[in-house]
Amino acid sequence: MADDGAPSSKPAPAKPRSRIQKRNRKRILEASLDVFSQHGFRGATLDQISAVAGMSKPNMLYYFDSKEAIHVELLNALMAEWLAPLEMLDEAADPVTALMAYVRCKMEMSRDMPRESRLFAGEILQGAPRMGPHLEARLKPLFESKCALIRRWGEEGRIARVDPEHFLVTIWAVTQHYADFEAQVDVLMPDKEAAWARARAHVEGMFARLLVPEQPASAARG
Amino acid sequence: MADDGAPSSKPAPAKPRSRIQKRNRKRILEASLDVFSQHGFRGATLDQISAVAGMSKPNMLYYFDSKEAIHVELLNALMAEWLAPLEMLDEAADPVTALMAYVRCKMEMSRDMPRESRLFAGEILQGAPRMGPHLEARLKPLFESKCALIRRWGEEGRIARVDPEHFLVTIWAVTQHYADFEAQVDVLMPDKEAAWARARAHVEGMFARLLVPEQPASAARG
DNA sequence: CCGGTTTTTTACCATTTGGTAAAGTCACGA
DNA sequence: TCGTGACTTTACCAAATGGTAAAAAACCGG
Repeated sequence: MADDGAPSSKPAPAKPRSRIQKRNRKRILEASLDVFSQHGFRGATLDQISAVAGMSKPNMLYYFDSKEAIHVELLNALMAEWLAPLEMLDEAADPVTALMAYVRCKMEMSRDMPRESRLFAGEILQGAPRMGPHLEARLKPLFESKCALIRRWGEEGRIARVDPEHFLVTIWAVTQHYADFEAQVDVLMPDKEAAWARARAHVEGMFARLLVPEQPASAARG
Repeated sequence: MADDGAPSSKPAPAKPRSRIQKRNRKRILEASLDVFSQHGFRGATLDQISAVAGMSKPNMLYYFDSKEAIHVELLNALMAEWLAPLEMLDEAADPVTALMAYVRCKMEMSRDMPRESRLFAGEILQGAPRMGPHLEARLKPLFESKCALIRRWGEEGRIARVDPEHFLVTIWAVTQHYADFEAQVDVLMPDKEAAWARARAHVEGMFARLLVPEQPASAARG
């Protein structure tokens, strides 16, 4: 019943300490991110990961109990990173500004952390077998609270009335698409530089347009 | 050297004929769709597939030369199915109506063919290793032609001015998200029935709003 | 430099996996 | 009814895979 501050391990719950441990665990997680994000859990092999990490397979298993342990650790770290921007959606801020900042942040994350995005996408695509509980326990409450906030903003007329749940989901869909479907986007728009610039403009323009309250007066109805 | 009636592949491109062949190939492809869409190519196993198909593994390999051959056949069929709705975007139709019909169609496909959507998503997620050429040869020309069409519509003022490339990509992102991230959506909105209805309303409303030209009169001119 | 601890390597397993060989079994026309 | 070719099963295999044991090497405070 006593809390152990560590992920989970039978004997020693202690987090890694030595410098070497930190360095090597990081290297392993880096390599794992590469491989897991590209092949999924079952498709990835320890040999591949160890090759990318420049480390022997048994040595990797000295730092992590199993393939699954590596994957779990990756997903745990990822979940925190992934939720952070949403947590920053604040009551105090100007609604449109806050939401647009969120959109911009998600776009930047897609550009700067495509592997993380793909790791997450792959896990969900496969039915979230290892992340279902996390989604339920951490994402869902946050999601509901932020949806309530957005709904309130809509009722107060500070943003256009949108379906908060599906509006948020749409932000995720659009922004993460540029990371998750990068292979396709690259084929269709080979000039990456230009494509990104236009993607940003298009996405921000689109959500801005959706958020600005229609008309202070009546007019459009139906 | 003469063609043997068997379903072997190298020499004779002949399609399967016998009734049994058709039935069993279909059963295999059905099962493969289940398994490949859930685990990706490398993560799926022939044993799994054969179990789902209710057929012995060697018997499956009587109908398909290899695991890869099954996957390729699936992807080929999928690509055609996937391109069809886009191909129907017609010059003749009313632009807004046509585009909204496309959006609606894609939403229905996400609901009715989630496995296909996920198979596609998984392949792209992994860098399109087996579909890159197809994307280049079939999707890209279609994409470019339809983008040109949309751009023309924008220039003629028949729809709002949008970035055609990213507008199309956005449609894909949003609609396919409901299939590909179903596991997540289900957690966040457990009432599937209601979630789908609201998803449809939100998505159609959103794109409708984006498409309607700003002001019927002049105003926007650039 | 020493002795214990941490880290890394070498040599292995047991199981799983994609795939094959060959011996049946079935369907059906002559 | 029988023969022939299409279909199916049984029995395998070599390679790959996740993981272990234990020896060897590197590290480090004293």
